[in-house]
Amino acid sequence: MKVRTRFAPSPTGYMHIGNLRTALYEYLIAKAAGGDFLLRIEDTDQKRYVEGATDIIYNTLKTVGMNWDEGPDIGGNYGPYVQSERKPVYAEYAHKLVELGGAHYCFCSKEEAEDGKEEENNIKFQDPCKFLSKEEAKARVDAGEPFVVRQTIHKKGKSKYHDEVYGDIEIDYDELDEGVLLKSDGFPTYNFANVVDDHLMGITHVVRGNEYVSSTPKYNLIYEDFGWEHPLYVHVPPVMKDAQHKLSKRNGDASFQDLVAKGYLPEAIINYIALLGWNPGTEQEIFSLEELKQIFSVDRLNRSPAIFDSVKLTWMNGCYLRALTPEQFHARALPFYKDIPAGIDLEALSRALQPRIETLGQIAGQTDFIKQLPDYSLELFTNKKMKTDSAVARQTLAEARKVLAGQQNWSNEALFESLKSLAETMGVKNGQVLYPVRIALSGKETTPGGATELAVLFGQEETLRRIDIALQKLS
RNA sequence: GGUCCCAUCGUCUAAUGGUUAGGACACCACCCUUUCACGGUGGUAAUAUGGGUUCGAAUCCCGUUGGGAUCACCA
Repeated sequence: MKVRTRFAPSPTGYMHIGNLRTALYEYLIAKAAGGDFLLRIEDTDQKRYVEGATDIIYNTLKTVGMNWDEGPDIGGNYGPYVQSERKPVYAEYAHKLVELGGAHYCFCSKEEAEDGKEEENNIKFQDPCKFLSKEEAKARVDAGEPFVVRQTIHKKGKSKYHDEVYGDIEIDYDELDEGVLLKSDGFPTYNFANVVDDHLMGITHVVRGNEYVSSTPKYNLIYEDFGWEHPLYVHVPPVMKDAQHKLSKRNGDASFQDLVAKGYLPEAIINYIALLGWNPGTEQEIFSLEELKQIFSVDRLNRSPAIFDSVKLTWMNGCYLRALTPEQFHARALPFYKDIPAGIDLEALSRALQPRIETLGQIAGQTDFIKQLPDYSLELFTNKKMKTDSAVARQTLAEARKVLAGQQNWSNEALFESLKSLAETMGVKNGQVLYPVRIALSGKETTPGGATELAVLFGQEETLRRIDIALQKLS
């Protein structure tokens, strides 16, 4: 049978990292088996619907290259793929389930249901409507009385199912509550829509967060009552912010689009989250989506939660940045160049930046000295390893200024040769000339490139101007 | 609280009864070097805890502790 998985987000806003990872696993499970990956929008809660949220979902999936085979925008043989458009389907199946004995009509108000349970004594809501005769219930429904369809847990003893990650799960039927399947507004709850849609759409592997492990027996009961076969379950542990808290947008944690805005590459993000809770069994860590499709398997999925480590993501992003060709890097960097004065060779700047940054967002901090020389302290001229201090700098900078003023060939190599021979004639170390020049040009301790690279970037005029400023400060 | 689940370096993880408990990030040191990086080499660092089973346990079993999930007309 062809493997079919689905990503079924509800359009409530941002694409969370945990969500994206679930989608990735769903995608990989399908693609590793040559199967289909579908997209279904679960918008049965009208109160939570956020305008534009579906576009974020589409865009994110497209950006990372997780293309779906069926979905709201491209259709398919099992549509519609938006739950709000499937309302009649759920109603039909809900009534059918009542007839089959797997559910019953309930006329209690929300408040009555709330009052009916006692949390301290762990007493669940006992629905009086459950004992109504079928005829009476039907009559009240037909009379137009508001109702919900509530699941009937009609079994006793232990329910068992197998999870691909957690193994065999056993839960007593008594623990299961008789949840609402069809709301009074006619929309289904997740508990029902999910089962109906997954069955109707031929989903073979249900992949979702492990918060569903204990409610899965309820869904299985629905499958059973309909006489359907239930899918394979792949419950995955959550992605955590720290040991106690899940990663969530509500806590201000970064979403996918936040990370992209900070200068993380989509392919690096995907690579990183693939490894949060899954490993290939080898020591390889860098994987393209294509490679993941080849080697992904559910049996290497982990059972315990994984803490999202942005430091490691940053490192991995740096790996991706360095693996780019200079042209590719430049193209990616371009949107992050803000406040760079005209006349600066951006391609040269990109070449200098590529090995030095781990996220494109670091560009701003690396290049801020270009537009304006910061007001730096003379202490910067002191560097033990380079054997320089303000006194050395005053001498070498004065001589360097003369050399640079007369310099014809303003290329990196020529400049380096000139300054190197200056150091020789002065009888000082290379660094004693070059280090002060670099400080004079940047006013910063760390810069994207050495003295001559910065000089090339600035050109002769600006280089001399900045050295003059330094000499003035030093005098 | 009931039920379910989880537990290896700070973090992500490998080791499915026999390893000096391996790798990666981070950190530290050294090398390279016109800064800072990149790169290279090396180092610090873990089986939560108590009992079993076994010739032998990170691995199997039980208890303890710690953590998470769930108990919505949200998904």
